[in-house]
Amino acid sequence: MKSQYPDTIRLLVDAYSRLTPELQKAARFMVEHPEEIGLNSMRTVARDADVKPATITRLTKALGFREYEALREPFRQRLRTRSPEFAAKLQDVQRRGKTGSRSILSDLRAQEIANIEHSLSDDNLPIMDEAAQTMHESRRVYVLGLRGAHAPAFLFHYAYQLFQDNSQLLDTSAGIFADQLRGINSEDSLLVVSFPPYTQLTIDAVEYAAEASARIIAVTDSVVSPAANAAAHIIVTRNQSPSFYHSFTGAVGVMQALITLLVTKAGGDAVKIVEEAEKRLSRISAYW
Amino acid sequence: MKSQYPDTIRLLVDAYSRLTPELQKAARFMVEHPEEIGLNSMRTVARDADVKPATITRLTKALGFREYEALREPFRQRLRTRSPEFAAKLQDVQRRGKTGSRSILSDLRAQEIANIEHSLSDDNLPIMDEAAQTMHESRRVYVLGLRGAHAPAFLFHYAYQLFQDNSQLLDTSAGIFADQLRGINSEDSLLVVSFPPYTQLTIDAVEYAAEASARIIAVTDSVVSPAANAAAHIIVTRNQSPSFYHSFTGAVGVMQALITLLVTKAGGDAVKIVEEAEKRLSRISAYW
DNA sequence: CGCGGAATGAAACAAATGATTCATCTGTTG
DNA sequence: CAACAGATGAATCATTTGTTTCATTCCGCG
Repeated sequence: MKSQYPDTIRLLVDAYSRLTPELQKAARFMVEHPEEIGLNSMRTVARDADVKPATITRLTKALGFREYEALREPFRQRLRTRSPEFAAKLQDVQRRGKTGSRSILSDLRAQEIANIEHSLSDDNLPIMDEAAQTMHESRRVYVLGLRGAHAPAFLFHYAYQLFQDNSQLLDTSAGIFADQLRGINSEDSLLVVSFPPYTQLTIDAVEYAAEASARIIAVTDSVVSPAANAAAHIIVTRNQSPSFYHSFTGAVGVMQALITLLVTKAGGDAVKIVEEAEKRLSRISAYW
Repeated sequence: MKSQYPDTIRLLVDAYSRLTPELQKAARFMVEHPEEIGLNSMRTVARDADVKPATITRLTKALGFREYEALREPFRQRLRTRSPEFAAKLQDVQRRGKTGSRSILSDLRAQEIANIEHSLSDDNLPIMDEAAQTMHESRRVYVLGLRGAHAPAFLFHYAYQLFQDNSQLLDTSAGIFADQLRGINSEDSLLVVSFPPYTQLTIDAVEYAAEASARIIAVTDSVVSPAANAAAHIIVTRNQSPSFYHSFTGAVGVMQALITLLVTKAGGDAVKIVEEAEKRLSRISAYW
């Protein structure tokens, strides 16, 4: 008995674009909450995914399974084969839940830790490494992140520009957005950061870059995100938050991981270059 | 909502000797196959344990649970929450064997988690709460972060501006930096993010704000940082990184914590305001 | 031997599950 | 606008689930 969980996920992702909206909603929930599929009944899954039970049945048929149980089995198998060891670190953190704002904050801390753990997960490590390799081989690295995603995008660009001079941060100021991408071609790569609600401008830019055959690295919330549509490398980051706005901590962590990898690939000199650059850029405070 | 899987196992083990033979068989199976409890139906468990369904029901009652579902829940919860922790542990093992980029990345992950834990530590929680209160009571909130610190500063400003309109992000573009602070006074607060090497411009701005009696919230690396000199609230974030550049993950986490607190203080309407704002700001992609 | 009480198993039940059917809705095409 | 096909949802069905009830078995003691 071989574990076909990855195949099932791939099936879900590959079929995604051919599915109807309701089926997509169900498929997306499955990709994003794989544990719940193994743990709960079909009706419960349907309820949590905000979908009718019949939709789940239709999805199983649409994917080519004979019955729901066949679709569910890989998810269940995956949960079975995990390490029997139990570590309660996360729950310990959660357990400290106090009252009022302290409770919210400790909740937030637990979620941020989980965000980092998932964003820098084992699954993502090789993807990030390949993505870094792609960027390393690129003539030019375009960086795109609008609205909230500007923060991680900027951070990447700033750190990158300290040791390489072939990056360009796309911004919307002065309406020159489209012009900035004009020269992009297959030798270039585009690092795009995008989260729901996806900005139309971002999606348009990604499609433009894809048509120009540029390599796309997408940092986003799901493999079926529109920003990941034509991406060569999809880095999925968890972004849960107890607050109204999703967290960018995971995305920032990914950016810093990419920078770290790129510095390594750039060679040992890069570190010295960087140190010099930062010192040159600022007068160190007299305090230090 | 606390998860008591260890307690449940202990309960099973402790009660074991007092149970009747059939109940023991069931209890033993549960202890030895905890995953199956969370994954399968009661009847399936009974079949696998070679026991009648009624025996399982009797066991749940014998252990003091009201219904089977109550006994099953801890087992299920465990399968849900264990995955990230397990991933980290597995990676630690792998780290010793592998070389190169994977080792660096797992290093980075461990450090980022530590950064979050320290930045959102119990010591910092009350400070952040007070800082949020100060900002909440301010007429105007100035936000300052230059170079790398621009990322967390921008993130704060962007999220804040979604539900409040009294913030100003200080930037250096077009040489109008000094002008932007001109009107600051004792009713205002300045949220400043700064890390070594401290930018002189940042320190100057903080001193200017301090002379104007503005309340200063400093997010920085040390209580003796020049940026914290005149600060009313000092939020120390850890920023370690295996790379050349220090991490901003902790600072981003603090920013998001402050936003969370400020939304709470702003009242329940804020959430709706935000949702509307985001929708207005962007056309949702046709994909969704 | 047989009686009593507990342990066990078989049967029965309502509630739920997964699947199917059919009616309605939606959006497209001519 | 009409007409059609596909997508969706409501209703329904047989099956499975967790639980309870009741009959049977087991075993120690007189």
